[in-house]
Amino acid sequence: MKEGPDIAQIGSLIGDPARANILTALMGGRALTATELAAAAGVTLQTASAHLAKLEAGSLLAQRKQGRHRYFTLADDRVGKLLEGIMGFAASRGHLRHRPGPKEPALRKARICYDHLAGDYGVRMLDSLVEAGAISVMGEGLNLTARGEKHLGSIGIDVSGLRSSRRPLCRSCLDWSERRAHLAGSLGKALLSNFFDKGWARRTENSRSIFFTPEGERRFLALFPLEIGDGKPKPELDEKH
Amino acid sequence: MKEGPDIAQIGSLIGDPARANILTALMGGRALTATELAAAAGVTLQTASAHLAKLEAGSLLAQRKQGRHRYFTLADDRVGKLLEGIMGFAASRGHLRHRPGPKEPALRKARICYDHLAGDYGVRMLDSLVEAGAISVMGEGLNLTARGEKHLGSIGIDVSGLRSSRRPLCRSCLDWSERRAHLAGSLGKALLSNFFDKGWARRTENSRSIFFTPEGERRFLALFPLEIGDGKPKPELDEKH
DNA sequence: TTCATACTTCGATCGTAACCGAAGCATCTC
DNA sequence: GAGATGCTTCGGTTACGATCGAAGTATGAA
Repeated sequence: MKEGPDIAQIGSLIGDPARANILTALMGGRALTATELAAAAGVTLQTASAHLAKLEAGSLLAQRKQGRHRYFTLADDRVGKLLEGIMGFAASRGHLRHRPGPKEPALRKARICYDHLAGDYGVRMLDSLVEAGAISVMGEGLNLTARGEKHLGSIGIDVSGLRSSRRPLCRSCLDWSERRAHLAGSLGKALLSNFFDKGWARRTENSRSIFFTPEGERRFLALFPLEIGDGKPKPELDEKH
Repeated sequence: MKEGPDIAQIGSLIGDPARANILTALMGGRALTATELAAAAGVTLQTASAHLAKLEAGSLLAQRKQGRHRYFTLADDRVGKLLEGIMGFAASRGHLRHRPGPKEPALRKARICYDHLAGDYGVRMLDSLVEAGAISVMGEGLNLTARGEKHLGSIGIDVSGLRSSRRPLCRSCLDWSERRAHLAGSLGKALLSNFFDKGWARRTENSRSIFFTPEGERRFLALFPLEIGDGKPKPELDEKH
């Protein structure tokens, strides 16, 4: 026995509620201080400090000192991907948090998933891009078509610049609320940044939910139309796999 | 706070060493009894029984009574995929088990990854199929070409039958030992079964490693040749993503 | 220098869960 | 039926780790 990688170690890192809260908070994509994370986790600063040290030792987190602050982020996007995967799995088993809370609807509508758009709007965006022939679905993989590259260029996305990154351009990410795929990867990130830059949407303070302005919402829906009202189109990478 | 799915619950399920051992043992794909799993985990039967109950309550495991035995398996292939993902992540962080042990080389050469071939041989097989134009790589997705379907048909794989399954035909799975992709999905499963059926290889008793007969090894290597000795070809879905 | 803020380290407490021995239940064999 | 095997339940012990108060360190501001 004792074969293979030590999954127990990283399991136990994620398995503590306080640490899980910290990681979930950092899935929001911004760097947060120890104090902020302590509040997010619902523990005192000392306790959070101990948790943060463990998470860093386990290389799930990276920290950056800035003056007397210590900003923590997820170590890299692989951590984000791992957490996405676990969240998707947990949601598929119905392991949701017990109290849905008032923020739940906003989260389901639009939220940040590490660095890209998720929730109802994220799913809609991918569906629309697929319908428009901008992205082709191939098994589990997504690919930007020439047509899509041109289309996104007209919105202001520099695709060739993104290609030079080591991250893949398109990735599908399973949405825990919608249980369907949305667009991740550097393109997913670029699109969300684009919305922020244009002032269509902004982050909310203490939540992963994303707030769209009325104008931004109108524009977003116009830019990513759907053929049928909400007829659950193609890429269902979730149920079957 | 308290947003989203409860990742702490499944983290803590995986986070206990005994349970992690049980899950790892079940990644071997066969159904195992409580007694066997207790031995694999290195705990007594009573303790294992408690762990198994928890894992089943968390819907990671399924059990099937057969006479006075209770056979446990992973609940479905989503669990396998989840564990694969965590293993790949853990390996990428260097969180390997401390004592490499004597079985390690065999594991690295060829092992079963839930239901398909992994390790050096698994990576070679995919590389070879890609080189031969049987499988095309597209971002993170893999796709079987018409040529590949024909080729595999000649080996005795009924591709059209596999297509009817709800599982995707091709999936790439990150190898924790090689840190490169190998072939998963229903096709990966079918290929491994094919090797077993032909008597090229067989499972080993208490390990996930796969033993190739000399004849089987020869045939396997001939069937999946590589251009350059081991020049680390295309699909590196691991580092960048 | 002095004070405040941000965070870490130390030390002690406490709760939970992993663990095993023993007993109990179920199923098969003879 | 009697006995063996496979597994679960119960009860008690133990150990680990999460927690926080208090004290210590580092950085910035006044």
